[in-house]
Amino acid sequence: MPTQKVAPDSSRRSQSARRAILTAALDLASELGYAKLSIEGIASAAGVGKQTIYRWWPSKGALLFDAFLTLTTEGQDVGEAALPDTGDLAADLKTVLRATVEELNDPRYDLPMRALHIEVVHDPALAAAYQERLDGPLRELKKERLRAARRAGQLAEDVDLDVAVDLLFGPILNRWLQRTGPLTAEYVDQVVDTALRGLRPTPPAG
Amino acid sequence: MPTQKVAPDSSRRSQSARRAILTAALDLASELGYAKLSIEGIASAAGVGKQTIYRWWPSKGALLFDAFLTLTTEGQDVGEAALPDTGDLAADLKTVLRATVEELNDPRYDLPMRALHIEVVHDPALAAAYQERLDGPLRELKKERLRAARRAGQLAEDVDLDVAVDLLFGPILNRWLQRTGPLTAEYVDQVVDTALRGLRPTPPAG
Amino acid sequence: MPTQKVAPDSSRRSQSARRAILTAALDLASELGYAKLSIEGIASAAGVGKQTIYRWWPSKGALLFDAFLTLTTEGQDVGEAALPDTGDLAADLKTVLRATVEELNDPRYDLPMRALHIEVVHDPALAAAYQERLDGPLRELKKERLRAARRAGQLAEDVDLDVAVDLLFGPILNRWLQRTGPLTAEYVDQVVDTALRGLRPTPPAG
Amino acid sequence: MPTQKVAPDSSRRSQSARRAILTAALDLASELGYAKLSIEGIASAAGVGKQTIYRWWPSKGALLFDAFLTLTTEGQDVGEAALPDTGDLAADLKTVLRATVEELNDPRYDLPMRALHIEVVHDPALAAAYQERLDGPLRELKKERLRAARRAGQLAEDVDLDVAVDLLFGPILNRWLQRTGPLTAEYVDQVVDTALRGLRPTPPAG
DNA sequence: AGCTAATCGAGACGGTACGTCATGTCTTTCG
DNA sequence: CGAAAGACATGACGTACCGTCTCGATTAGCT
Repeated sequence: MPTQKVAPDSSRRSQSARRAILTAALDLASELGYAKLSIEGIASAAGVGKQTIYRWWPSKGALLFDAFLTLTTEGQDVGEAALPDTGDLAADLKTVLRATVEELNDPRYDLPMRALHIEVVHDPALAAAYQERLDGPLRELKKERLRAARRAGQLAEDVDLDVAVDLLFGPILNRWLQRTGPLTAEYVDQVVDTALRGLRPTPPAG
Repeated sequence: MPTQKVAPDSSRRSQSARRAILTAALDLASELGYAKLSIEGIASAAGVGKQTIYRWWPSKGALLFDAFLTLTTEGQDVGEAALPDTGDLAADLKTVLRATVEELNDPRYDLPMRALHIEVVHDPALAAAYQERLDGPLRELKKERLRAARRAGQLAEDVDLDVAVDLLFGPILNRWLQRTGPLTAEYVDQVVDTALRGLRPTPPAG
Repeated sequence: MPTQKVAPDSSRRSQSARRAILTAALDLASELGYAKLSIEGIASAAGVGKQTIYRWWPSKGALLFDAFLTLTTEGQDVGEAALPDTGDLAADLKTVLRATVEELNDPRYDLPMRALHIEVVHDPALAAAYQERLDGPLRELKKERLRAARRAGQLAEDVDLDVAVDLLFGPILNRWLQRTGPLTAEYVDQVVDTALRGLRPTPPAG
Repeated sequence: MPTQKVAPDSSRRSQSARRAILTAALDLASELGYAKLSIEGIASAAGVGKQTIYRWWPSKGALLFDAFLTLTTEGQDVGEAALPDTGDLAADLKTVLRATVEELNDPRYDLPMRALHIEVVHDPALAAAYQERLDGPLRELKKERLRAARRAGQLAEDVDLDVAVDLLFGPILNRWLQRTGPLTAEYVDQVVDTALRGLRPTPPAG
C-alpha cells in the first residue's frame, strides 16, 4: 500500500537531472536549513528547470525524503542490513546509538535531518511514506536484534518489541530534536542501561 | 540568561491588540497548520497592523510560543502546579499521560502544537526559550513527583531523574510527532509499566 | 523575393496533420483570441506533436497566416477572382465593402482576424509575406476595378490608384482595428461617396 | 464615463516608482518590441517590485498606454493644443501629417507605438480608454480645424467631419501599421490632395 | 487640560518564492 | 523513418508574504 506518490519513473526520465536535484537538495538543506530551502534554489543549484522538480515530486518534503532515501542508502539494501550481534545486547545497542549520536552531532547532517523531520511532523502523507520506507525497515532491524536477544534469554517474554524500541531509541531522537540536553555517549549509556533493566526477564523470585 | 527576546512591554502597549494577536495566532494555527500560517494572515485576522506584530515579537515562532504560553496557562502559575500524588506512581503517571494523549489526539490542539514543535526543532533560540519557560518547568514537576517516589522507595537510588523523565514521557511525544503508531491508553500503560520496571529498585538478589 | 520561409513541403509530409493543425489554429484563434493562442494548445487540439508544427512553420504568425491563406481561399484562386463590375463604381464598391464589414462584424471572424493583424503589425517578415500573398493580390483586384472605371471616364486620370485604394478601403479597416466607431453600411456609404467625390474627374471648369 | 480602470492614485502612492515604471516601460518597448516586453523586465529595469506594477495597472497594455499618455503629453494639456491654422487647409494638414510621418519613421518611436497599437487591437477595454483619453481628444482638434475650414468655405457643408478625419489621417496610419508601402512626404501630399478634392464644396454647377 | 511622543490601523514598498504555463529543442517509442 | 508523445532548460506569469517604511489618527503620561 504505497501511501506517498513516488515518481513513476518513466523510461524517458533523465537520470542525470534526478541525481543533480537530489544532491542539490541535500546540499542546500545542510547549508541553509529548512526555512531557507526553496525549490527555486534547488533547481538553480542543480542546473535544472523548476518544472522538472514539480514533474516528479509532489512537495518539497517528498523531494527531501527521496534525497535522504536515495543518497544515504546508496546501493546498500536496507533489507539485507542488520544490527551488530556480539551476544552482548547492551554493548551492541550502545555501539549503534553512539554512532547515531555522532551523526546527529555532525553539523553536516544536523540541518538536513531537521528539515526532514520538520516535514514529517507537518505532513501526514510524508509521515506515512517515512514510516513505510525509512523508519519501518530500520525498526524491523532493531526488533530483529531484540528478538535474537529474547531467544538468548536476555529479554522478558512478555515485552512488546515496539515499546522496547521506543524506549531505547526514542529518548535520543527526542533530546536531539528538542535540544533538551547534550547528546553524549554517557547519555546513551544511561538510557540503554536503564531501559534494558526494565526489559530484562524478571529474575526468578527469591 | 534570557535567550529569546521577549516583549519589553511598555506601559503604552495596547493589551487588547496583544490578546487579539495571540488568539488569532492560535486560531489560525489550528485552522491552517504550520505551513500556511502567515504574519500577514494573523494581523488581518486580529484586525491589527503588521507593524504591531513586528514591534513586539521577533519571529513567527516567538509569537506562536508566546501564544501558547499565555493562552494555555492563563492565570495558573506553572510553578505552583504539581503532578498528582496518590502514592501509586504507576497510576499517577498513567493518569497524567492519558490526559496528555487525549490532548494530543484533540484535533483542536494537534495543528498548533505541531506548529510550535516545528519552530522549536528549527530554531535553536526558540528551543532555548521553550526549554526555559515551558518544557523546563514542566520537567521540574515531573522530576519532583519522581523524587517523591524515590523517597517512598519506589525508585532506584541511582537512576538519573532526567533519563527517567525521558524514558517515561519521550516515547509518547515521539509517537505523536512522527505518527509511528496510534496514541492509545494501552500504549501509555505499556510504556509506563515497562519503563518503571527498569526504574524500580533492584530487588535484593535472591 | 519570398520574404517568409514557407514550408518546403516535402512529399513525405502528412497532409492530414497539416490540415488538422491549420484548422485547430483558426478554431482556437477564434475561441481564445491572440493572447491566449499557444502552439502547445494548437498541437494538442490537432492531436499532433509540437515538433510537427515547429518543423513546418517558423512562427505562430506564419502558421496563422498559412491557416488564413489555406482555409479562406480554399480552392478558389485569388488570381482568377474579380470585383463586381456593373458599370456603377460607387454601387460596386459599396457592395464589396458592405460584405467586408459584415465579415468583420461576424464574431466568428473577429478574433482570428485580429490575431493575424497583430502578427502583421508586429513582425516585418510576416508583413512582407502578408503583402505578397494576401493583401497584394487583393489590392490588384481593387486596382483593376478602378482601372476599368477610369477607362469608363469615372475616375480622374491623374489619380494614383494605390492612394485611391487606401482612401476607399483603409478607413473601414482602421475603424475596425481601433474600434473608433461602429462599422455600419451607412459609414461605408459615406466613405465611398466622399472618397469618390475626390477621385472623380474634375468637371470642366464652368 | 471612464471605461478603463485607471490608477485611483492614493496619496500614499510613490511618485518616483510611478515615473520609473512608466519610463522603463517605454524604454524597454522601444528596445525589445511588443513580444519581448515583460512586466518582469519592466519591474527590474525600474528597480521596483512586480507587485507595485500589478497594484496600479490592470494589464501590460494599460501600463503602456499610461506611459504614452503621461510621457508624451508631459505637462502640455491636449485640450489646449490646436492644429496650425494658416488659412491654407491643405498646407496645414500636410504640415501636421509630415510631422506624424516623421515620428512614425523614427526608430525610437516605431516599436513602442506598434506595441501600443497591438494592445489596442487586442483589448476592447484598452481600445475604449485609447479612444477616450488619447485618440478622442486629438480627433477633436482635427475636427476643430476642419470646422474652421468649413466656416471659411473650404469644406462642403454636408461632409461628416468624422469621415473627413478618417479619410485624411487613416491611410497614413494604415500604411505604417501594415507596411503597405513607404511613408513619404509625397504620399502624405497625395493623400491630402485627393481627399480634400472630395471634401471641398462642389463648385456651383456651370 | 493640553502637549507630546509612542503606538495604533493601514497599507505601499523592494523583494523572494511560489506553482503554472508556454517556449523551442531534444529524445524516446511506436506504427 | 516520420510522427506522437513528452521531458528538458528557460523564463514569464500573476499571487502571496516577507520585513521595512511611511502615513494620519488615537491615546497614553507628563507637564
